[in-house]
Amino acid sequence: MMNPLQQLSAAMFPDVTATPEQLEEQYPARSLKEGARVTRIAPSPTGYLHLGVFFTAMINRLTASATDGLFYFRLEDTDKKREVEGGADDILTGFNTYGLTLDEGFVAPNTVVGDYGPYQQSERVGIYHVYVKSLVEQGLAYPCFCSEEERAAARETQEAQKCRTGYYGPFAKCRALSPEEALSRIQRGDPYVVRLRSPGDESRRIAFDDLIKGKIEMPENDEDLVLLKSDGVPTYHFAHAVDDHLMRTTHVIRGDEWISSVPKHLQLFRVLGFRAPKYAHVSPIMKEDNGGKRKLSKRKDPEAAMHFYAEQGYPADSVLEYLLTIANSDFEDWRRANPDAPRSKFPFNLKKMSVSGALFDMNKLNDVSKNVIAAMDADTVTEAILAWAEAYDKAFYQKLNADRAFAKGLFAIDRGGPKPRKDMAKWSDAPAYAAYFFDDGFDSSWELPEHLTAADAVAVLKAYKDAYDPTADKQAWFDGLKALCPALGFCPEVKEYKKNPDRYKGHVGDVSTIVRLAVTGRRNTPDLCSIMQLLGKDRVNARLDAAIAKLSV
RNA sequence: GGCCCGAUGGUCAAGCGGUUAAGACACCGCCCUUUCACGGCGGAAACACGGGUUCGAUUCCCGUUCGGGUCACCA
Repeated sequence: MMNPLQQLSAAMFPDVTATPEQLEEQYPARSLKEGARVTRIAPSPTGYLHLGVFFTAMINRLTASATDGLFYFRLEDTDKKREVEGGADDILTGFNTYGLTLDEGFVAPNTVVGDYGPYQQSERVGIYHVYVKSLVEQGLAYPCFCSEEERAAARETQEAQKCRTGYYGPFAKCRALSPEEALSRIQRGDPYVVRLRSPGDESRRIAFDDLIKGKIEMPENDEDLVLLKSDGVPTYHFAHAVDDHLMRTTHVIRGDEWISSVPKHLQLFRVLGFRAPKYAHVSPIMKEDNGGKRKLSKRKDPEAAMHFYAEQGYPADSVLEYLLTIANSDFEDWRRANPDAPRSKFPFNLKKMSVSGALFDMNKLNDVSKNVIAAMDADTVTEAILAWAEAYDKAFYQKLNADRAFAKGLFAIDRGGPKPRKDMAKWSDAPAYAAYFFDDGFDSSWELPEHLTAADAVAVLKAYKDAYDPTADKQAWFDGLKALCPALGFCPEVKEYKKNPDRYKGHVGDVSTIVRLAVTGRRNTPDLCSIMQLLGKDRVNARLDAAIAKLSV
């Protein structure tokens, strides 16, 4: 003979046949080595991949890897209203393109591995019901029939009486319903949610140790939070407890907006008879907003989306290295000491994470990225720029692709060696950097520095053109330039010129500036000799002629 | 408003009772140098405020202020 609670739970969950014990057996403790941490990222598919989610995922990955543990992906798709088509795939491909590997769950779009699934909450509804049924049987959960209007009204009276808002204690109306009453309302077809009968007492305090923030103390939860929404789908809180227990998560590392619900979560684990995981709450990456700080916003800040970095052409390594400097600030020192070591060798530690949110620093990202790019060889850079341009700058792609050897040649200038150039922070800097290598990108509107006259410049260019040896190496080229100086009234040695500036029209640097302007249209460029060799005799001569004509007008 | 958390140069940050309060980015100057970049050297720039505790507080405690988070059938 069933007691009233059993009758109630049976009526609420006619389809449930399994028991919590059976689920325990189905998802046994993982056999991992002592101290191995099992972490996870559990995003909801509400849009494109957000920097904050990526950052949190990276911290989880690092934590698992540092302990020979495991990192998995679970999809929290319990809110159909907010769900975005393809959202999960975008997150997964994002992880993949940044080399953030998943060990279990969704590891790529439409690819699931592991024995602790399903890894998608919408497919786990039956599992949640097993536990809710059990809770109802034990009197630890109950159906609540309060309408939205009733709850709103209750809220108003609470506010008027200046007491805490929420569904708790005396305000938890349906708590008082007998199992028989509840049963008859269910049989009548009244819609309901299932709430926890909270054993908490607001006047007691609960303490826990957050792995990042340290010891935190808060009042116990006494709210009868919703376990199952009226459509039978669980809330985040309940799904978190069930999933992370069954999937044997040891460390829950998530955004710190969750910190205030830890008392709820701890209570849930206790009521369910689960051992609670360790928590680590990651501070958000912030953005400066006229004087103040705020979380990076999907709507307002383009840099909040991982797409942004791909569009701008930041190498994945740059983003990863930058994020790591935010995560553990001693990463920079480590990197300086170990310039070529793989990131996985870095001793990452949750305890080294900042307690408060860091402002996103584009300057810093650019600096990190310049270093990353400076360390790449010409082939790598060329391939990366080609790939970037193909996706985001078709015209530039066609130019480069028309002559790949030429493209590689221009990106090879001054690359490698002990003093690499750091001109580019991202691939989208490349079109401007490379413009003058192409005739249609050459800007002929340049002007001479003020201390040089057009007539002198023309004389320089004519003399240079006559002496121009396309085969000269760097040293010979520069010596040739110096040799031209005396006859033109310029000083071949800068130091000498500085001693007696009145005796000359300028020095060899001015001569090279004139040639540089004629050939590139710019005052500042990488090594001119290399540029001219790459451009080739014909183009160089054509530009010299054009410059002479321009200055002779 | 209740409950949490935080506060060191413009930014990211070391620091754990006695320091000339590191370092990095950005900024400025100088040097190197045919330009630029790279590199080197130097500069400006900080412990939010008020009370305690202590021989001594950036460090510990309490308030204030400011900033952030959270108070849903969203995650």
